[in-house]
Amino acid sequence: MTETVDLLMDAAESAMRQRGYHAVSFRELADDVGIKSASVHYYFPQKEDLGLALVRRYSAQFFADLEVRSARAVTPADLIAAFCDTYRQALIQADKICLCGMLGAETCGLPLELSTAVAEFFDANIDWVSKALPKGTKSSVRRAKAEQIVATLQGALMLATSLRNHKVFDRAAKAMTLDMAL
Amino acid sequence: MTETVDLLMDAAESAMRQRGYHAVSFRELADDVGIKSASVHYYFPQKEDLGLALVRRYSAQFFADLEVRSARAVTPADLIAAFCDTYRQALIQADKICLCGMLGAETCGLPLELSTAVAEFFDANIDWVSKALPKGTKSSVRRAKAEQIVATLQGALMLATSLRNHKVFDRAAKAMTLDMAL
DNA sequence: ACATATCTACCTATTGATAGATAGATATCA
DNA sequence: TGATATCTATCTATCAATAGGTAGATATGT
Repeated sequence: MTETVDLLMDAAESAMRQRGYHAVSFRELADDVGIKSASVHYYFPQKEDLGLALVRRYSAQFFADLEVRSARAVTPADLIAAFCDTYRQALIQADKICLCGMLGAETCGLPLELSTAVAEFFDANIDWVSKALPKGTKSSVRRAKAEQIVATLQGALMLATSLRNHKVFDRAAKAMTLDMAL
Repeated sequence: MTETVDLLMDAAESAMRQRGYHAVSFRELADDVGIKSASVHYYFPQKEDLGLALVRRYSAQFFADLEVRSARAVTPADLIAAFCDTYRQALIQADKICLCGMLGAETCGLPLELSTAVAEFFDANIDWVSKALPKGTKSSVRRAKAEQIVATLQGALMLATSLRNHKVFDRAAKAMTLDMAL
């Protein structure tokens, strides 16, 4: 039996990934779960608390998925492919962009602690990719390439959602990996 | 003397590019311009009308800028560089992401006509880049590469804003063009 | 006199948030 | 064991603030 708090977070993540932080209300989430909006404040005193919990859960889940997908990868090409697949899963399974992609766009309108948590997700993304790239490459180049990869995947999620065509993501990701020639 | 409607659109574009569609109110825009919120409805009966006007103006301005920047470009490399520069300007001059990048992320929470206008901006972006790429390349490959380029630039705007570091955009764009080897 | 632009005043709906109550489970201790 | 106390999860009711939007008066300039 799923706990109320989990149902609330599921509803909130789904809504925020579709419409953004400011377009999600406590009442809507309460209705989704079948409780009153005041009860949502029992779990998340303020909206920012909910946002933080969501980003932390999302980030943990993302890196857990990434570990699974990259477990048997050894070459840089395989590791980057695993990273792209983890992003792809976010789009295909949920038909939504990345939670942090949405909140990252809204950065300037978010409470500071929340936008910081989102930035940390991206830092961790870039770090992971940077370490996956060929060891011989200069670290500043690896960093730039990692930023390029994360940017491309985030942008591709947004673009595919706006154009309502998942293939846009697949083509952009494929074109990127072909260019990279790892 | 700048017209009220232009001041309103400037304030609205700035606010929406920072915080998103739903975090912008008529009252706030009215205050910025020094009129009452009811008067905003004189120019934009509904919020959707404002959003549409903003996207149309933004798109027109973007392609006008792009024409200027690409006027003397002939090689694919120069044309793509002009495209990247036009994106870069959006970030550097205004310290904000692209209006359509923000609204594209919020697609599922927007009135249909508005999300359609945003998608048309991206279609036009992809078309332009596709035509700028080397003529010899197969058109399906050009399309995929164009989607990759637009995705990378949009993602890089978001990433640089979230990480509060413009150099992230520059490095990602540079890494992309180096990979492309046009 | 007319069109343009802005105002005052208001409406209804919704927002995030709080106060205080309650029923039932759980822990503590004589 | 039984009484007392505390905790968990929810409720009802309400708040001040803000949202988008409207009607109708008023000013301004041709």
